[in-house]
Amino acid sequence: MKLAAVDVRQAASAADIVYDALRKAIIEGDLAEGENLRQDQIAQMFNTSRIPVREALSRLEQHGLITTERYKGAVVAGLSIEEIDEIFQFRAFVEAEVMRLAVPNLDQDALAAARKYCEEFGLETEPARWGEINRSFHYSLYAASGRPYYLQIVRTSLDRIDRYLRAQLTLTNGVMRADREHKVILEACLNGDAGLASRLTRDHVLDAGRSLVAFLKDQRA
Amino acid sequence: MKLAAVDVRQAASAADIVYDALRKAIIEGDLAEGENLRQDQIAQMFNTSRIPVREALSRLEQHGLITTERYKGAVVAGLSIEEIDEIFQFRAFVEAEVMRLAVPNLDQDALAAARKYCEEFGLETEPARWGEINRSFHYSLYAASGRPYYLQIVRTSLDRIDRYLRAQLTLTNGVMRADREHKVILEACLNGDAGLASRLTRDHVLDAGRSLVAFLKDQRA
DNA sequence: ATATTGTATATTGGATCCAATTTTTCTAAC
DNA sequence: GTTAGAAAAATTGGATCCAATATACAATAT
Repeated sequence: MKLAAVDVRQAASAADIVYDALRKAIIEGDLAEGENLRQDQIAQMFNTSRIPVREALSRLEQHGLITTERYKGAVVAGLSIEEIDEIFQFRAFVEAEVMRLAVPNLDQDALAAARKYCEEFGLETEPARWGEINRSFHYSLYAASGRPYYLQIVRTSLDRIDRYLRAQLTLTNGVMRADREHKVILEACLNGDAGLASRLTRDHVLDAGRSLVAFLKDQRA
Repeated sequence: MKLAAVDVRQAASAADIVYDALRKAIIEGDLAEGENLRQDQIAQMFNTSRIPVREALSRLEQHGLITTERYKGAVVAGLSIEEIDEIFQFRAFVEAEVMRLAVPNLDQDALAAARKYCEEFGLETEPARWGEINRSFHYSLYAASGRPYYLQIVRTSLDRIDRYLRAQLTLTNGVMRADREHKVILEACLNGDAGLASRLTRDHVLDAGRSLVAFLKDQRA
C-alpha cells in the first residue's frame, strides 16, 4: 500500500483562535482603546464558552494589549504619548541594530522580496493593508540578521503601536514619506552598506514616531 | 467624615498566585528544564481547581517559559546555547543603552541604594540570593533612565536566562568577577561618566554570557 | 517470543454551574 | 424633582463535569 504523506496539522484550540482574532482586532484598531470587552459577548461571537475567552484575555493582558479588573472586565489598553514615544525610541534603537546585523547576510532572494514589498507599499491605496505590507518589507530584510529573539521583541513592540501608526499614516502624508524612506533603505541594502542602512532605519522609525507624537499632541490637546 | 487613606490592595486571584509561584520556580531553576507540569498535580499543590492553573500555564507559555502540547501537557522550556547567546547579546545591547540614559539622572538616593546592593552582593554567600541581589543592584541604577518599557523588556529577557546564570555563578568563580565588575560600574556612575558606565555594563553582560556559553558547551558536549 | 490489537488509564480543552461583587434599576421619602 | 437605599441584573473567577485523545499495558495471533 502506498499513500501520500499528509501533514495532519494540529487544529488550533478555541483559546488560540480567540486570542489571534482579538490581537489582530486590537492591533489594527478595530477595537478602539478604552472599549469594553465582555467575556460573554465575545464567547457568543465565537460560539464557545467563556473559558477559552478568559484564557485569551489573560494572554492579551500579559502582552499589555488590554487591562482587566475583577468584576469589571477587560478594556483595550491605551498608551500615553510618553509611552508611545518611548516605544518608538526603543524600536528605532533595536531595529537599527537588527538591520546592521542583517545587511551582510542579505541574499538575492531576500532583496528581491524586499523590493517586491517596497513597490507594493507604494502602490497600495487601501490603508488597512499598509501596516501588514510595511511589516513584510522590514521583516524580509530583518530576517537575515539571524536574531530571532530580537525580532520577537520587535514584533511585540510593533503590536503595541501599530494602530496609532495607522491613524497617522491615514491622516497625514506619512505614507509618501515612508515610501521614500523605504526606497533609500532598500538602496543601501542593495549596496551592502550596513552602517547607512542601519542609520536610515533608525531615522525612519524616529521620523514616524516624531510625526505621530506631534499629531497626537495636537489631537489630544 | 474623615478616613485614613488605605491602600486596599487587590487580592491576587488564584491564577495570579499560581503564575507568580511557577514563574519564580522556573526562573530560579527549582523546576528543571524539561520537567513535566501536570495541571492536576499543580492544582492540588495550590488547593485549587485546574482552571486557574491552566490560565497560569497559558501566560507562562506566552513568555516562553514553558511549552505546551495538547493531551501531553506542559514542560519547562529549555534554551539552546545559540538562544542563550543571543539573549545575552540582546541584554548587553539594551542594558548598555539604559545605563547611558540613566547616569545623568542618578541622584544620591539611587547611588546609595546601588552601593548598598553592590556590597551586599559581594558579601552574600547563599547562591540562591545572588540573582535577586544582582537584579536589585542593576535596577537601582537603571531606574533613573526613565525608560519603563526598556526595563520591562530587560526583565523578561533576564527571566529567560536567570537559572542558567545561577548555575554558572555557582560552579565557577563568576561571582567574584561579577562583584569586581559591579564595583567599577558603580565607580563610573559616581563619577557621572555615562559612556564608561555604558561600556562597562555591556562588557559585564557579555562577559557573563561568554563565560556561561563556554561552560554550557563544555557541559553539554 | 514477538508483534499487533484492544482496553484501561491519564491528561488536556471546553461546557456548565456556582459564589462573590459590582453596576444598574426601581422605589420611597423629602 | 431629587436623592438615598434596597432589590435586581450583570459580570467575573473558580469548581465540577464531560468529551477527545494520548499513553501504558494486557490479551491475542503468528
